Formats: sequence, C-alpha cells, structure tokens
Amino acid sequence: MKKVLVILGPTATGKTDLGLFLAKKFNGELVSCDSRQVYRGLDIGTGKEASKKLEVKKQKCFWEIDGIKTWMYDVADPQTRYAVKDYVGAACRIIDEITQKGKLPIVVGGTGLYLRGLLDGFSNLAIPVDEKLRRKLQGLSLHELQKKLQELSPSRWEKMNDSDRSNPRRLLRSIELVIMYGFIDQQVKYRGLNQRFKILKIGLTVPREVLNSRIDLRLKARLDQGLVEEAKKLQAEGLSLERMKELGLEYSGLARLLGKEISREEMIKILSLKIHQYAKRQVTWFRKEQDVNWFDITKDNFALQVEKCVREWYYSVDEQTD
RNA sequence: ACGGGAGUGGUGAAACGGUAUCACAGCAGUCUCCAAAACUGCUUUUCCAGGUUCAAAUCCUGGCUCCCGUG
Repeated sequence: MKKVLVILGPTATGKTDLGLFLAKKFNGELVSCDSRQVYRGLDIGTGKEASKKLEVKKQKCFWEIDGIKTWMYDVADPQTRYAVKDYVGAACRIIDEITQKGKLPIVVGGTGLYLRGLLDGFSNLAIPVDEKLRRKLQGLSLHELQKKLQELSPSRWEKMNDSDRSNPRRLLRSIELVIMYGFIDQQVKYRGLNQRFKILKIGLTVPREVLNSRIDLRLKARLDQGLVEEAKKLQAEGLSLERMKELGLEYSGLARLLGKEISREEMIKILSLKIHQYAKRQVTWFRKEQDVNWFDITKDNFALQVEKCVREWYYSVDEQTD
C-alpha cells in the first residue's frame, strides 16, 4: 500500500519547517492543507514560506522551497470563493501524481475540515451548492431558517445539535442538502485517502502560553516582512476591503487598518487575540482526530523523535495484501 | 493641601431604594463545501468600616484609592 504522511497541529508550531525537514529525509513533496494558502497573493499573512530564510522559487503550479516542491499554494484567486470540495479534488489529484513519481506526499495541515475531507472523504460534497437558493435564503432570519428546515426535513432537524440549530450557515446548507439531494454531482465520487493509502499522522503540540508567545513573535516578524505592504498590493490589484475582511485573521485586521477603522497598534492587539483564539479552536478540533502520534515541539530533539517515528513507518513492509 | 468628581467580574459599561445585567476577554465545546468561517454552553463582580431601612450598588457618616481643577 502506498503511503502518505500527514503533519497537523495549530498555527505557529512549525509544521512547514518539519515538513521540509522530513521531505529531505524521505524523498517527499509537500501538500499544503490550508484554506488560505490556496489563494494567490496571500503569502506573508498565511506563512507560505518557512520560518527560516530559505530559497523560494515560485513556479506555475507549485513553490519550490529550499529545493522541496510544495503544492496547493496559489491555486485560486482571492476574489473567488474556494471551498472544501475544490480543495479535496485538487489535493487528491496531486497526491496521486506525487505517488506515481515514487515520492512521498507529505500533507501539511492546519485546516481541520479540509484535512478530514481529504483523509476520510465527505459524501455530502457530491450534493452541489445552489447559489440561487443561497441568495434567496440569505435574507431569512434564524427563526425562519429553523422553521423552513423543520418543515422540509424533520429528521434532519432532529439530528442537529443545539449549536448547529442556531447556526445560520449550517441551517442553510442543511436546507440545501434536502433540496439538492436529487442532483448529485457524479463527478465528485471520491473516497478518502485513508481507504487507498497507509497514513501516518504526526501531530504537533505545545503548551498554550508558549504557543501564544510564538504567535505574537511571528506576527511581529510578519509585519517586519512587509505584511501591510502585501495587503496594500492586494488592494491595488483589485481586492476589495470587504473581501479582504472575509479572508480572516491577519487579512481582516489589515483590511480594517487600510480602511482607517483602527490604528496599527489596535490592529496588532486585535490580531494577537484573534490568532490566539483561532489556535485554540484548532487544538479543539485536532484533539478528536484519531491515530495521531503527538509530539511536543518544546521537547529536546523533537524533530529527531519524529524522524525516528516516520522512519519506522516508512520502511515497514505491509504484511497484508496490497 | 484645598475644591470638585468617581470607585460595580480580568476590561469597558448598565441597574427609579426592590432578583446585580450586558459586551469583550477567559474556559469548555460544536462541525460532511464561506472553516483563518459560523455557532453553543459555562465561570467570574458592587473599595473598606459603620449607619438609616422590611430591603442599599443606589441614601448618610468616616476611611482608603484614583481622576480633574487650584496651589
């Protein structure tokens, strides 16, 4: 059985650095699993380059960082909306290609939903989005959406938890699933990677306080690298501040700065807070992930420990029939 | 030092003498296409000491602290 290595964990734990390290050891190529790195032009704010200053060559379909090919960067225009389905389809194809070359795909993931979709597969992705319906439902109040779903599909409503029942987006998608059920998109038949590959998951952890201070340091470094200039460039290229806000974290802060809603100092304060909260949500998500080999990045020689773990798996022979 | 004003969760605010409330932060969580999104739950408060009152964050007295003005 072919193998895929997965590195996961919250932001600012050095997933890309570790990925590069392992790619060199095990003849690998990186596949980013990040809902914002897919967008062209969002480079500094999404941390496309590794923390160390390495040689980066941007190619048409991939970046070459310190000689290692890195995929799933720059596959979408930031003005368009990219979603799980797009990611899963594209990433899957690339992983197959890497495997065919005889190399090891290393998925570097911070976006839990995308990663789960890629590894386990989401059956609902075959049920298409209906823009017209969404536009129509967008105006409805929470209560109206709830009523609508209860009428359309009481069983689906019953299955939802309290949190989702108050979530307009989930309600809307749920209604969409009921209405669009008959229009299954035959193109997106898709099995999760875990059915076709032997997967090793490496998870990175770090004490919360350390993580927060790493985030703050990284934010400062990004500002020094020209984060604000990057945002100005995006704006000059036609990206509206409105859309920039939707891109979240750094970019939403930057959009407010450029829109003169907040000062630079306020922005830094807000961003620090928002990124801490985001990291916490990532930790919550990944906590439930199955079969993860966790490593604390503050421990001595952690990279070597990881390497050892990967080596055992990488050279192991599958006893079962392929 | 004098005159004036103000002290309510970690922060910013609300409460005619009548159940101390809200937002943010914090903590825990949800999750099958906006996921760096959206959403849920929980914790925590009346500066101190007296007094008036059935009842005080609220009124009175004293103390402490802070702010503004004058010196």
